[in-house]
Amino acid sequence: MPTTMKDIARDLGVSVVTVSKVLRNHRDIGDETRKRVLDRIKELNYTPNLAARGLVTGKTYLVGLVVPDLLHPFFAQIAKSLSGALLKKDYCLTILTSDEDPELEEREINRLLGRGLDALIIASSCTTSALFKRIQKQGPPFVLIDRSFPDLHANFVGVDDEAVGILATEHLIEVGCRRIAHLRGPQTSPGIGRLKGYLNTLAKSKLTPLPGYVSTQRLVDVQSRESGAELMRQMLTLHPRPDGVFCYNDPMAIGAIHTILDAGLRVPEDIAVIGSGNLHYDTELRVPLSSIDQQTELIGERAARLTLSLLESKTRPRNKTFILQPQLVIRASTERRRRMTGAAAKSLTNAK
Amino acid sequence: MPTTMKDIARDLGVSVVTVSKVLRNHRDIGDETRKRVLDRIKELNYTPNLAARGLVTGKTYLVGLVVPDLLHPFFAQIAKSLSGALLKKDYCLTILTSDEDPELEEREINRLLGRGLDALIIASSCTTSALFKRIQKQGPPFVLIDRSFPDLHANFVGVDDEAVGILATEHLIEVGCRRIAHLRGPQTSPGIGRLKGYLNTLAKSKLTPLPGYVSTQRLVDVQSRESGAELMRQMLTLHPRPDGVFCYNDPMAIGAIHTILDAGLRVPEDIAVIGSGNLHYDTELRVPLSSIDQQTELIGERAARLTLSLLESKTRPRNKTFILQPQLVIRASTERRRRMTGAAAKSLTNAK
DNA sequence: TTGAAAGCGTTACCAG
DNA sequence: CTGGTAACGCTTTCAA
Repeated sequence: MPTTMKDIARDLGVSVVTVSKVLRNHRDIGDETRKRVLDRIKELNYTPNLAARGLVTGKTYLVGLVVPDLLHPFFAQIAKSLSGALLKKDYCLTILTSDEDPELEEREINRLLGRGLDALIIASSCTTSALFKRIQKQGPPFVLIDRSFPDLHANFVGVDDEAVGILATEHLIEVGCRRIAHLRGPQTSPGIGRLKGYLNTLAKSKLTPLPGYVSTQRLVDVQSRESGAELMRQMLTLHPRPDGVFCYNDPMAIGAIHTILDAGLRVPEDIAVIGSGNLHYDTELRVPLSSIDQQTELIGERAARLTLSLLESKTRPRNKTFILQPQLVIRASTERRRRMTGAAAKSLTNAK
Repeated sequence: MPTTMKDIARDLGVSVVTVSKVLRNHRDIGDETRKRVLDRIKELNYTPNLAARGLVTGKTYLVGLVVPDLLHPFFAQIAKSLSGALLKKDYCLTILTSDEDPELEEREINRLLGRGLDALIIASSCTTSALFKRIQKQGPPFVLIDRSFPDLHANFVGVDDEAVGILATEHLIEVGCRRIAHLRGPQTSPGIGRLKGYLNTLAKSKLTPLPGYVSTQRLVDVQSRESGAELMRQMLTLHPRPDGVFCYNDPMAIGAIHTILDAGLRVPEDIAVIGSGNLHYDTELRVPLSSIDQQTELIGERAARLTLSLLESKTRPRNKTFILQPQLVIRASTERRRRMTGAAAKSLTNAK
């Protein structure tokens, strides 16, 4: 049986309340008494029973994190930062994987809600905000990461996804691509935002994606790499085939490159490829992968800070949004000379 | 305010105890009463307050997992399986990263213990079993994964690490390597076991590692890849230099390959490289990496089953050990013709 | 500055 | 089969 406050109180001839107050740095306790209690706590290696405390205060000291896939380094990194930061303040982080499946995600979140959490952090796979509107009405405070909802005003930390699409597409244009395709992501904000950035950039450059240049797949399977490979296979059947591909994420890009090389084509000479995520192993790939960095570490940190502020504030603070700026990272998969001047390119490819 | 048993009891004109019993499938409850209670529970979407329950039963419905690095796909995969399996039984999994640092690990485990967990799952970075002996004396049941202690009888799920070393080394010999080096891992059981398998296999083939052929680094940094690159740099200064390298894990192997290629040498022609872990992206690397598969999924599953059995059994069951057999996966990094016959090789390299 | 009493939501133990 | 009572370890409130 572990030590309780009662033991300490009895030992020292003070009341349980006194011990409790010392523990929480309540100030109306005599220095003498405080010291004695503190000493005894150290001696017995006492730690308060959080279940009991929670029963009174309504807190569980448990925070939930729901991500589409813990195997993806982006989410693993965020999980790691969050768990470390929260533990310092005595909160435990429980991590669940939704497998990019909105229904599974909702079931898991409901389970967590039933358990009673102090806060929730979610990279949601849902395509609508209904679930989160419900949680806002009756549920713990939460922070969305990576994925947001246009019709939901909520705490959010993520990257500017339209900028991701713009950076990637501008870069492909810059290195001389004119027939630029996009392997798109799911119908969540990053997928939609990156597509938008792609389309807008093309439009600005007076380029038009030919039919079939935007993949029609709606949901990225958990197996992004395979889905990238498969989608690329379809792209290669097009005439003319693309000379540049912007992929929703790095695993898809890796799959795409695999297909391209298998078909006997070269990357980047025949087709340049760029992804997003800037995975730690991008440098070590068959063709080192150009990518858009999403500031993963910063997202983790900010999300942790934001969550802690929700946890510690008595009143529910107003929602905050942090949109980080992505950065272009150039590697071999797009490193090629421009092959034609702007004018030549225009005349060649703009014929719709 | 969430619904409580009291609400249900009042609504139905029964006692709280009755509701409680229905909830836990206690059998001495009339069918009629049971149905009414169940219906009302559904209606109100009632879920029991686990903190309150835990206060009485001593259970927290929380399970802890401590791993060296959540970013490593091996541990991420295990975390994912465990979290899914446990949630089904209403246990939450909280995941902590020790960064391969025994002191940090101990601090984190102590914190978890203070919080009160129902079980603990650990891939420990500790080099001694002291901490776990303490937990066995006064702590929750636990399962060690991936890393065990020779002087500790405990629940364990992992791979046969000596077999890992044997498979890798035998394979290098098989493809014609005669000067085989080893980038060793930390002083934990996998590091020690793989080294042993390596040494024994060499001995059996009457080969001897030349001085410097076993790296002296004691601890693998979290940045395994960089440490592999660095260690390989040192190996390349040796005369004669190795013609085959068995690396403790795949990230180290990736780093090693990086160094070798940078030095203008070829893999596998000049130096064959094999790792361990069989990461999902091994196929997509600059040089697709031969590796020893550690049966990650199976480890996760078994660990989950074992943990659940500890959780559900009233008495503490006796310790169980599951040692899985690793498997050789051959890819380009070791795919070369034998370059000499056994006899020729022997006469050449066995001159100590 | 201290402490007594009440109560948080649940389960264990017995009596009826 | 049902339910009253006590208890789990802690915090809150308020009186001393």
